[in-house]
This record gives sequence, structure tokens and C-alpha cells, in this order.
Amino acid sequence: MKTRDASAPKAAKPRGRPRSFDREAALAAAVEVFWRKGFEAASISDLTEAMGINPPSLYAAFGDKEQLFLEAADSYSRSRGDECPYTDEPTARGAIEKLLTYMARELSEGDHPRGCMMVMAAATSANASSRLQKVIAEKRNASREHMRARIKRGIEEGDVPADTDAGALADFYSTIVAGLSTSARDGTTRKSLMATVERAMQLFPAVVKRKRSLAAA
Amino acid sequence: MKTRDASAPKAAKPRGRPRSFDREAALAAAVEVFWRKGFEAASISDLTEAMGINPPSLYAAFGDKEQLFLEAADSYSRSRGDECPYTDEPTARGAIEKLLTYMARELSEGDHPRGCMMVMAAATSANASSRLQKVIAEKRNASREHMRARIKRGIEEGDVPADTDAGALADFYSTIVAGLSTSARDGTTRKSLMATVERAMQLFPAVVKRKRSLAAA
DNA sequence: GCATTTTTTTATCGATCGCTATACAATATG
DNA sequence: CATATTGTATAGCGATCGATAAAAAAATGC
Repeated sequence: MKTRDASAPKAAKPRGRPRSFDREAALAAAVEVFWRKGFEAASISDLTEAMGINPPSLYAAFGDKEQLFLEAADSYSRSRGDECPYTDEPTARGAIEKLLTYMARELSEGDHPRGCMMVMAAATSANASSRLQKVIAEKRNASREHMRARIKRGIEEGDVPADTDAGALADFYSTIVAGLSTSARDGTTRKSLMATVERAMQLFPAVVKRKRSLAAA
Repeated sequence: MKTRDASAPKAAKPRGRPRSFDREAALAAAVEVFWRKGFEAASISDLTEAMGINPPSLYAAFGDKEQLFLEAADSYSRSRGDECPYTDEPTARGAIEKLLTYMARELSEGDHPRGCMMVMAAATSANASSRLQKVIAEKRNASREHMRARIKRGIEEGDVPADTDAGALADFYSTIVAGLSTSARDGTTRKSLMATVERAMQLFPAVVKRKRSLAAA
């Protein structure tokens, strides 16, 4: 790993000819291509053209197509990932709703490919290595697991009914996310996506505020 | 079109060498391949091997890869299509529930590829012709339109509340179907898919049986 | 029989795939 | 300066892509 030890005092001084392109900018361009076309349909030509470099530079900097995709997937997860909108919402319901809303908005942005890169990739990795397929599946499962954990926390903190099946509820909203992604790819309008999100959120279980003084927390 | 005029008295007698393979069986094999791999990832080699024929026979019988896919898509829609479970259910809710349940069961069958062929194809047609992409999108929209029509019928027949937005509700369940397909491809268990279906059906609006003598119909 | 028609098999075609060998350019160290 | 080291650019590798030309094979019409 240790990518040039970018911390500390500007690192040492690399010996040979310096790289003439911005690695992160090139990676961002690769994300765009993989996002739009999926893994297999994105050719090295597509990638090098978008990244503004030649094949040898790509292979020297990123390894091969599969490793480049893995880095692109990580970058995607980090910048557009499912964890982002989770942080500051006080309730599980708020967190899930924010995630879905964020997704619906993001997926229907005009300036980048529609749909979720991982959902896209999952469908276009039929001929890819089993390792890559596994990584993709794990990334998609990570999203569901994040939701499950957040819901479970909600149960512990009392803003979600105690008898809620966190796993099943996360499954449901994970399915919604996947569906939103596919719908967005098919050109469904943002308004329609948002309406679906709102509808799906009606299923989020509410705590019954009967007599019990919600002393759970 | 007129495919040999298969009606009437056994048709005429074709002059040349008779075809040595069953066209429909070959098409069924092609469906299987496209279903599992998507459009682009399914190579001619994959197809000819599965169909048990050589490339020239494929091209003579089906045109080219794109036309073969279109025929395969039609065959898929007809045999596993979304219209099937619609027919005899008396209520819109029953029809939608049957469709979702059918989907969840079908998508997680072990003997054929998981997920929906059209959802799959939509993600793997990035380099395909715009015509093909349009056809795929239309087939996916047809599913939603079927649902919308069935819900609207339910409104007219009184088993769905009159103030229901049929289009938005169809959008929602269409999103569910797409999500189920992706989840199924990722290996989600049938049990989990079924639980999600059940949860989604809780959102189907029920008619309030107050005083009003449901004289709507 | 022989000519005609259509499908089959075999052997590719040119284009593109992911990837790299090689030569050259640009920087560091000495 | 020379030398080492690293990145870039050109060109092309073998493999596979979708699609076909050519010839042999199997049927009908005469």
C-alpha cells in the first residue's frame, strides 16, 4: 500500500521522470467510465481516452483493468458511498430517509451517469474474475449492513420499536435502493423516484407512544 | 414476417436441405445465455455452443446477435413475462401480490439464471444500438404499465380507493420488482425476497369500509 | 440421373479486446 | 557530464469479438 507515504514532509524525492498526469483526476475519470458502462463494457480505450493517458501509463499506475476498477469502486464508495448521509441524523428513520432521498437525487443528477455504480457493475461482471464479483457483492452488502446497523442502533436508542426485525427491514430498503438505481437508469424522473422514496418510508415502523414512558433509552 | 405460414395444411414443402435443429429449442437456449450473461457479455461462441449450432446457422435463422436477442426477449416476455400471473386475480391487490410473489419465487429458482432478463439486459447494453436500448426500456416500461392499468381497473371496480395515484403506485411496485431482481442476482435468499414482498404489500392502499356503501362500481 | 435450393461445416475475415515490448523523454544522483 | 531510474509514446502482441465466404451435404423438381 503506502502510496509514496504522502504524509510527513512532502515525502522524499522520486528518482525518475515525474508522472505527467494527476493520478486522482485520472481515477475520477475512470470512475465516470466504469459508472456509465459497467466493468466489461468499459474498454481500455474508453478508459485511456477519458483519463487522457496511454495504456502503459494506466498499467504502470493502476496495475490492470480489474485493479483499476477496484480503486474506482473504492473511490466511488468513499465519495458517493452509502455512509455519507448517515452521520448526523439522530434517528434511524431519519438516517434511512436521508439515504434514500440522497440516492434518488444523486441517481438522477444530469452531470454523471445514472444509477448506482455497484448495481451497474454487478450486472456487467458476468465474465469477470470471481474475486471481482465477490468484491462487488461485498460492497453491495456493505450498504445493507450499514442500514441494518443503523436500525439496530435505533432500536437500542428507542427511536425504533423493539420488536423490529432490523435485518429484514434493511433488506427491504436495500431492495428499494437497487430498484431506484435501475429505475433511474431507465430514465425515471427524479420526481417519480422521490415519490417512491416517500412511499417506501411510510413502511418504517413507528414507536407507539402509548402509556409506557419511552424509558427504553 | 410470415414464418413459413405455419398454419394451414402443414405448409408447403421447403425446397432445400431441411434445417437440422429445432428453432424454438435453439431460441430457448439463447434465452438462457442472454439471461445469464446479459446482451454484450453473451458472445456468439457462448450462444452457438448453448444452441448446438454453428455461427452461419445462427445468422441464417435469426439474422444477427441483436435480432436474436430481440426474439429471445419476446420469448422471455411471453413465457416468463409479467402478464402471466395477472389474469384471474379478482382484485388489483391480489394481482400485484401474485406478481411480486411469482417474481420472488421465479427469480430465486435454481435451474435458471437469477434476476430479471430485462433488468439484466438494461445494464449490459451500454454499447448496444440505441434501437436495442429503446426496445429494452420499452419492455421494462410495459411491466409498469401493466401494473398501472391493473390498479386503475381496481379503482374502477371499487377494490382500490378512488383517490389512489395508480401511476405512482405502479412506479413503486415496479421499483420493487427491479430491486428484487438485483437482490436475487446478488444471492439474496428466497425467504428474504418473500419477506420484502410481504412488506411491500403492506403499502397497498385498502378501501375504507366506512358507511359509504361502496357504490363506486 | 442432374440441376436447383437451402443448410451445414470449415475456415476464416477485419476489428477490437486486454495488455505489453521497445524505444525515447525527463528527471535524479554522482 | 555520465548513469540510473522512472514515465511516456508508438506499435503491436495473441486472443477473441461479431459476422461471412466457400464448399460440402441433404433435400426437391425435372
